[in-house]
Amino acid sequence: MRKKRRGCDVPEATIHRLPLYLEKLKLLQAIGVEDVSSRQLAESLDIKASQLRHDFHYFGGFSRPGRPYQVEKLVPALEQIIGIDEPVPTIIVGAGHLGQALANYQNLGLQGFPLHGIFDVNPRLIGLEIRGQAIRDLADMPDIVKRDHILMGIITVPAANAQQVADRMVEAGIVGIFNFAPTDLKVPEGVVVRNERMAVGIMALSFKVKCILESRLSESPADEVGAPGKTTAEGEGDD
Amino acid sequence: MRKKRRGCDVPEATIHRLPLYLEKLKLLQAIGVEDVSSRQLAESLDIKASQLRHDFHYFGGFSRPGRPYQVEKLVPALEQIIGIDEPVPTIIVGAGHLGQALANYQNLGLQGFPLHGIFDVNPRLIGLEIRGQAIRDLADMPDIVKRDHILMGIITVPAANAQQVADRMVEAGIVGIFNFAPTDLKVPEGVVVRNERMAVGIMALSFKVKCILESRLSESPADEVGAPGKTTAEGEGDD
DNA sequence: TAGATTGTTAATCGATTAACAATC
DNA sequence: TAGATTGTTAATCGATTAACAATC
Repeated sequence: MRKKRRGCDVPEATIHRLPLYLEKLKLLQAIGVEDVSSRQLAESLDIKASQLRHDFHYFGGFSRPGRPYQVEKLVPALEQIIGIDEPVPTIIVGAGHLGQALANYQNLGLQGFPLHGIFDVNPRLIGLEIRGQAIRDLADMPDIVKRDHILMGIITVPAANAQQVADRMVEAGIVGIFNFAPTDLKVPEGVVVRNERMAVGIMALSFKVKCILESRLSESPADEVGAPGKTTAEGEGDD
Repeated sequence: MRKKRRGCDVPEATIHRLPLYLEKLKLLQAIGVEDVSSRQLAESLDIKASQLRHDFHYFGGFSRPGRPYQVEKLVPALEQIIGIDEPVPTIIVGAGHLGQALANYQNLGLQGFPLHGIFDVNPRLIGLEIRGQAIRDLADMPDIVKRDHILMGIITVPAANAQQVADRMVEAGIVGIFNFAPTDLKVPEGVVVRNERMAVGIMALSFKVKCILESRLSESPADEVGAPGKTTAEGEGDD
């Protein structure tokens, strides 16, 4: 099982780099840069130029051999590939602290995902306004999803309710679910779920912190507490 | 460059699975399961048993050949490996909507990362209480970090201020930074940053949604809008 | 032209999976 | 014992990197 490649035959790792390319290119665009070579762009993202060209090669035809990429052409090309050349209306289910935080995060809209509704079942929350949008009863969600042809939903309810919400979203016609609840969701084929597990992130970080502390101890056993070494080398980022 | 392996010589992919193993094991523990085989545990996580054993093999000695894993032993072993056998005190800098949402997310504390302070520079926020903790002036952060030997910091400030906050955290002695600001941080060697880029997540999702829609069109060109296919197969999860 | 660049294929590297001896 | 299990190494698979012809 799990043989057939999902989604357009592009590896997962490449998909995750597309938004980073787009972001950097938009930054260049904003400061008026017209041309950029694979080497320049790759360097600014701390990856190899050949990897960038290899990634682009899945889609092909961004430039011609010999000529660098034109920022003005690459930005819309990537937007189209990612699927945000047209705004992608999005809803949030779960108007607790996290849901409200996301609803307030205007960047989502600017990035191409305008909020078309935030829903909850809690009567105390329903009616409350966030950035000019009233929190609505979850019961109204399906109608709005169908009316506005909404494909994207964000789940920010407690883990115990997440599956039920996902079922209702799928039933209404949503195809992509961004799940912040710390639980796995079962969805039918033809629906994509992306889990945003905060606990995984902070634990992975914790593991690395532990490793750093251990290596510090072994390198300089008589280290002073409170004097953090004042090293000044290059950073150590993650995805 | 970038040759020497980071963090205890364990591949990134394995590190990210450790929290998932732990989570599932805690669930088993809660319902009173005593023994679990690699096959059972792997199946519930939708991975191969050999991968799980391979992962465990980096640390070694969780069981003996022929005997399944004992949940009661594996849980603390993994907690120790991840570095959360002792609570890891954590601070949040940035008490906006997201910062407040994280501060309210009690799971963080339950997972081993008790909140030892939430800070901001906005005088309107300073003093406001969240779960019994007052938002403090960012200026007080270094003292508290040093006093409580805090190693972990979460950044939820706007992108423009994130680097400055990171610098101050590092200066104070923080070693692991969980960065929610959509910008790259430069930190000295011996400090780990993990970027939580929401935009990347939702755009990767968008790409896949676009792929699904395209494949739907090519498979059934005369598809009705509003009739979402009613497929009922197995889900299609991501990490 | 010479130097720089892309698109594209081949080589390398690392991660996943399979296989199996040792053990219960 | 027979069947099931782990730890561990080898085989496979996929992703990254290098190389280079074609082009400007």
